Amino acid sequence: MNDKIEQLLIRGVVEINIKADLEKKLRFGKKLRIKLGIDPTGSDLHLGHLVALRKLAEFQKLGHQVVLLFGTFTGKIGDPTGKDKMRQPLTDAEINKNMQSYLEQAGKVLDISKTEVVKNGDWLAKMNFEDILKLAGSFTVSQMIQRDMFQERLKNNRDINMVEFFYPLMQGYDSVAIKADVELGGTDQLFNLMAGRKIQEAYGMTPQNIMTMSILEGTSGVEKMSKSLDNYIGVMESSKQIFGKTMSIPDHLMSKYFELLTDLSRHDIDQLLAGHPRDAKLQLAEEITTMLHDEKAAHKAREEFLNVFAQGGLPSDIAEMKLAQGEYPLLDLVIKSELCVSNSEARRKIGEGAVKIDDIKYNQLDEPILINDDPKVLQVGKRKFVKFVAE
RNA sequence: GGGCGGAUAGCCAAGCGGUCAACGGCGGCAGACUGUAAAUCUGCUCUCUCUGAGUUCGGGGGUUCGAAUCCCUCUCCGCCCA
Repeated sequence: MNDKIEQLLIRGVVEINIKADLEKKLRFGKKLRIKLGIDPTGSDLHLGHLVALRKLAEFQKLGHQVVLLFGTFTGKIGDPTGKDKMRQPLTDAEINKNMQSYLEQAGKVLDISKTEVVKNGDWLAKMNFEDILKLAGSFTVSQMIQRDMFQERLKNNRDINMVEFFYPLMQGYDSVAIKADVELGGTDQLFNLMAGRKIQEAYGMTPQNIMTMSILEGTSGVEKMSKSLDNYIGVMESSKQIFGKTMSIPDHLMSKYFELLTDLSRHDIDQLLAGHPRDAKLQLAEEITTMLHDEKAAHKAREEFLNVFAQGGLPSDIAEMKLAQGEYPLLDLVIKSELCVSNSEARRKIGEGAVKIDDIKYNQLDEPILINDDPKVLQVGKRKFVKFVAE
């Protein structure tokens, strides 16, 4: 089983603090408590979240106790990482709803029945001012502002709210509360994870080991995957969307996606990447779709993709729209189709030559189109379709 | 508490009385090219009943024939002094 431990310590991992220490514990077969925190601020997980969740699942499969921590309290404040604004406070009802949804989604890679699920509101909400002072006492201001994010903001004359200093303190205290042996997070979490070590020590505990995971870039290939940048592949999306979005990632990301999101061995990955990039990407898309749906759905998505994009065929599930028989100016049809966000955009798209009817390009706004018993397929751009049928 | 500076479209950022729907960059969309991409080239990127019109430059009020640009006030932010 040694190779599994090695795999655990290497794959997708950027840094372990302290590696030798963690490896020793693992080799001795000690059952460890592994913490991963999630702020239940939205309701959707994407592939970026799965990187750490998959690592958590790896620990779980080796028999360790996995603890999924929901930041029900910290979620009200927001991690300063990558943000320049504080979060809108969420209501308890929203938080609960998000938690349920997250659990269901995490279940795609994790065995929830064996997972300990906790909320930090259970202890953080009960602390009194004395407790808080004790906690705050474990850090100095200069240690706190060492954090890259704070440095950045100071440099750019941006505000830092006092409350934000408490975020790492609270996250660190969570590790005390749940007696974490190991905490996972993205590389951008390094500071908060280290705070956990420091605070555990201040509370007389053995500091946790921390493991930072590679950050997954989004579909456009430059910035990290995030919902607000709209470059994400959502865990709950349809097999068709997951497949298509995976196919649209830049080639150079394939290796990383394979490593972080599939179980293929390095050897197999290298072999795939040595072949035709398109085939490698098809394989990647199929693996990821299988993980989030099943093999059958993945296979179907692949067929569909090849048909629509490689052969220029039509998707099998075009939305239908009923219209009274008769002639319509092209612009009217495009507006009615709701494939454009505004009428102005509809005009532009026609002018750009992005509009086709039954695969024939038209660029006159007033081009008359006859709607009769023959259904007409309107296409805007590469991937938006509507089928018009006469009533 | 006092002084100074700032708030411009999704983001960054120019403009500082008319020619401003507002330079430029990023991002996004479309077309060409492709392997589905990337890179590259081209066009577009507030709305509408679209060769014209309407609404935008933190909020409100004012000056002016005319304001993103000047004045007053409010809100928010940063810096410096206490």
